[in-house]
Amino acid sequence: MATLKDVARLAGVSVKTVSNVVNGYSFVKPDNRRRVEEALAATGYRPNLGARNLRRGRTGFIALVLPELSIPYFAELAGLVIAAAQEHEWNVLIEQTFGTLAGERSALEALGPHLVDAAIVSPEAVSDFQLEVPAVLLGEHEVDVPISRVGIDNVLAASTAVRHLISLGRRRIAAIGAHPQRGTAALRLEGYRAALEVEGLEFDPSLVVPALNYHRADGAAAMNSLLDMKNPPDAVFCFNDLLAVGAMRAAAERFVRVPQDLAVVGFDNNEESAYSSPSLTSIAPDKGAIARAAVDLLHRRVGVEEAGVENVQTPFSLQVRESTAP
Amino acid sequence: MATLKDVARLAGVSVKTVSNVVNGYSFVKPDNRRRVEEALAATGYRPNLGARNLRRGRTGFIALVLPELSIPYFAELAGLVIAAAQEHEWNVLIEQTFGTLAGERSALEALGPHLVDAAIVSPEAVSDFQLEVPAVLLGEHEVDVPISRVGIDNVLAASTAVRHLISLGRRRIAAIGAHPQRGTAALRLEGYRAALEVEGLEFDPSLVVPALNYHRADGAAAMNSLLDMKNPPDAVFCFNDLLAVGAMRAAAERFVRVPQDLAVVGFDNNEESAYSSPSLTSIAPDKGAIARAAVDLLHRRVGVEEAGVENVQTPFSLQVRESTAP
DNA sequence: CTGAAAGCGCTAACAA
DNA sequence: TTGTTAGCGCTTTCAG
Repeated sequence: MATLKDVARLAGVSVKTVSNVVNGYSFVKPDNRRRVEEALAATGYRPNLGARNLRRGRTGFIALVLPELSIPYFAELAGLVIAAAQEHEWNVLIEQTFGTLAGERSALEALGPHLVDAAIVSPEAVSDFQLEVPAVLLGEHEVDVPISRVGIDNVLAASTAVRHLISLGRRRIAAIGAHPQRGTAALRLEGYRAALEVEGLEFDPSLVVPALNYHRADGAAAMNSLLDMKNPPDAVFCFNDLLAVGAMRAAAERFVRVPQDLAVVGFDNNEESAYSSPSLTSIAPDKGAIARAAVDLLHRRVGVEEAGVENVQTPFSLQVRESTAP
Repeated sequence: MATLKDVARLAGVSVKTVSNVVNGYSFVKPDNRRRVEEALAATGYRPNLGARNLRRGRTGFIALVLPELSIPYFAELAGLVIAAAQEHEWNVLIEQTFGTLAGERSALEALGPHLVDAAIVSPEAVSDFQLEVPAVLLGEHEVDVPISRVGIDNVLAASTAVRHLISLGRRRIAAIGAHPQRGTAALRLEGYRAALEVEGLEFDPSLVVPALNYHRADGAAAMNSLLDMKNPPDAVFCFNDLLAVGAMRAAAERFVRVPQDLAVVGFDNNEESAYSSPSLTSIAPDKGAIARAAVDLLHRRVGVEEAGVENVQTPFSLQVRESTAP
């Protein structure tokens, strides 16, 4: 591996000149520039990022802390974050927490200014933590730290979903995904209640089903408990698409027809939701906008003293599909 | 951020002693050790990985080069690679190529010994490339370079899938996913033909449908073309689950019943495949084994002169579900 | 067992 | 404009 010094020797100039050429700095005598460029090509020189960053006091990495890549929402988001980070010459380091307190703590603790320049965190359990680098939170999980956030208006999104169900003439609308610790769940539940209220429907606590996790199996279990009721719902709002897919699966196994007997709305608009049978109506956050907003915010913050808290709200839409066909 | 020197000053010893303690080296006088540990705790010292790696000549990262995180197979695999890498104190850097030649070239070119210690690559287009770090290929894409691989026996897996369909009494079995450039596709097609041959069925080229990409939309398009035939198939083997999901969706839209009218087998066993309606029978590679084998192989290779090519074959199974119910 | 000091490859004062 | 040089924080001979 050729170093700057090797190139300098070959070109017959000093390292500084080579460094200037490599970094596109100032004015270099054309003749020297040519010779340096030749030497660069001849040696196949490539800068040692570690050394450069050590010197510059930056690392060239940002961390993306998320529950699990096997959750489609996070996988899609991660792909977009990687793409957005590339614009700022950042590489992305993904840490999985599996949504547990221990997992989040250890992932967060591993992060320091010598490992990453900044971090994007999507917490589900931790409530207090410190990060020595600029960070931005995704989602609405409550934490005791003042910190910037990027996300959609969860209350509005949830109420949009539920009002859509009501507009279809549904009257017994269940909610799957309540969770005592998750801020996001609280907001979606709030939106659910707000929609019922606006439309003059009564809130029935027995129609709100908690979910410890937001995986497909949890959605199926919740749906089964709803279908066991003497008076089951005619619609269900699931707090994410995975729960919705599980719910639809459970319904199918019990010969409950979607959407005729039961309308279903999800949240996240996973790519798979357009291809399920029936396809799934879902709240579609603009994931690209989230990824870009988060990365850009960090890029603005890095190297700046003044912390300051910013809240960026990104757009969403309701994707209407077969699971709520009239 | 406290440095080794700060800790040494506080403890009243030299950096060497602190370094020894931090790295668990040799014997340190108990008294010194205690004082160093106190100083370590008091300053909250955390080693600067960049500096350490610069000195050690390693980076602490491995690259995972894959088409796209939004493809469930790669997302699941990435999660497992990250977990496996953690065992060796490696952080994982994910590069997306989108399966294009340009994307693969630029991702591969960005990789150097100062960025990563090794690389796991899942190529789809590139045929010749050089990497200055130990690397292992996932999948069966043909390249002109001698390089280690980890994966399942694609021919056997494909023929297992097709023989399963034949054992159900199906006789007109289509294949979706042929691709002129992809080695993996060639092997799966070979397995398909082998199964037909073993079972004494005739090979009908009109039942083999190519797919430029392996996304859900491609599967739907391919299925539509098959269903347009005067004599459509009674079963289809899709080269991945995404194609299968698309194919099932297209079938449903045309009121073709799965599995009664059409049995479907996929490949990859994505998590979503257990929850589709009907659920999807699929070849299930042991993704955890693939991830572990790849990471372990690299760990053995790194720092070793002699390259040597290893081929690791990981196990797979056939997950039988509703899409091929008798 | 521990200290001093060199140096990994690079950037940025400071001189020239 | 370009060269010289001092470190970034760490590990590692080499003495002691």
